[in-house]
Amino acid sequence: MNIGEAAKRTGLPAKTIRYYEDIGLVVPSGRRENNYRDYGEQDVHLLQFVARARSLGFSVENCRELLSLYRDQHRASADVKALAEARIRDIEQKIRELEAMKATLQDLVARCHGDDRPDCPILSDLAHDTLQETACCAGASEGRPR
Amino acid sequence: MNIGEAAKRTGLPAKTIRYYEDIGLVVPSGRRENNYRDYGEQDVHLLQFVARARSLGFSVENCRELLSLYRDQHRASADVKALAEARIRDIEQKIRELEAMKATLQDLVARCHGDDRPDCPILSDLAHDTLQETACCAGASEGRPR
DNA sequence: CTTGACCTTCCAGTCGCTGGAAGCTCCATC
DNA sequence: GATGGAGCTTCCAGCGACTGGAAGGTCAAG
Repeated sequence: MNIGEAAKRTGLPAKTIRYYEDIGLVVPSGRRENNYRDYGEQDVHLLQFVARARSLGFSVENCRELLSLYRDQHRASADVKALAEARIRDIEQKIRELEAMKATLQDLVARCHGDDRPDCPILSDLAHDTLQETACCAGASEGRPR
Repeated sequence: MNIGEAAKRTGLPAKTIRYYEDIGLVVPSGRRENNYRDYGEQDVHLLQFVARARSLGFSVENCRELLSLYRDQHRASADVKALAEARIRDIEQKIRELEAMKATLQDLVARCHGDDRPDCPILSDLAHDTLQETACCAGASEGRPR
């Protein structure tokens, strides 16, 4: 099948599919006599595999590893599990960072009257608080005037 | 002061400070006779402002807006509040996506025995589940064989 | 006078695509 | 057979927010 059909079947843009070929992630079996890429069921299958892994936040390099484990009949499932667990740890870390940002912003927003007066605790905070080297912004509630 | 000192004071790499000048975000007052950038207290202050806003996840373009609001004596605090609230919504969206990924991965990990046998539910899932067009991967618990 | 730290500029690379230009192929319609 | 439009090809450039490195100028200490 042509790349357009493969795109429809996988939900990936044709551009992305070509890109995956460029970087050697999923390479279609061959070309037709008109030089069009030719995708078989197996290619579509692998592209779907990648699409799903990407949607779970695995990097392209992770996907390469996962694909190679997938193709390896003798892989140990522990290797795959380790990748997934590392990914979970990344996600948890990211969530913690975002929660910290959110808490700070919510605090700032709560203290801002948000009308047409120029006085604004949010700007005051950004201007005066020096940032701690923790997850993001530990205290953030002391917006004292300079 | 030299860029190195400004870097120390703001916690930003000198490279980044030069970059911010390049894109016109924070431009130091002038140069010394030896062509070195010269940063004053106010410059450091603005760089700290940007550093803090960035640490709260505001984009560089957001920072540009925040700086211009900060410099505008007649701004309405509502404008700032709106930016912060939009940022909170972005963060919440991102957190939801990450939570969905995490849940799916945790489910997969739980079902993977993780030993040296090749059989692996994680790979099976990646290989066979087609992804829903929702937040990320709605069901993800039905790894049925094709 | 040399060494080494610090500063300058400029260019390239990161990651994962995405857009666009220029040109070829295919199929349907006139 | 000509024409038009969709779909395919390649290649190059750009996104955001830096980061690394090369090549060279400047400064202070020994």
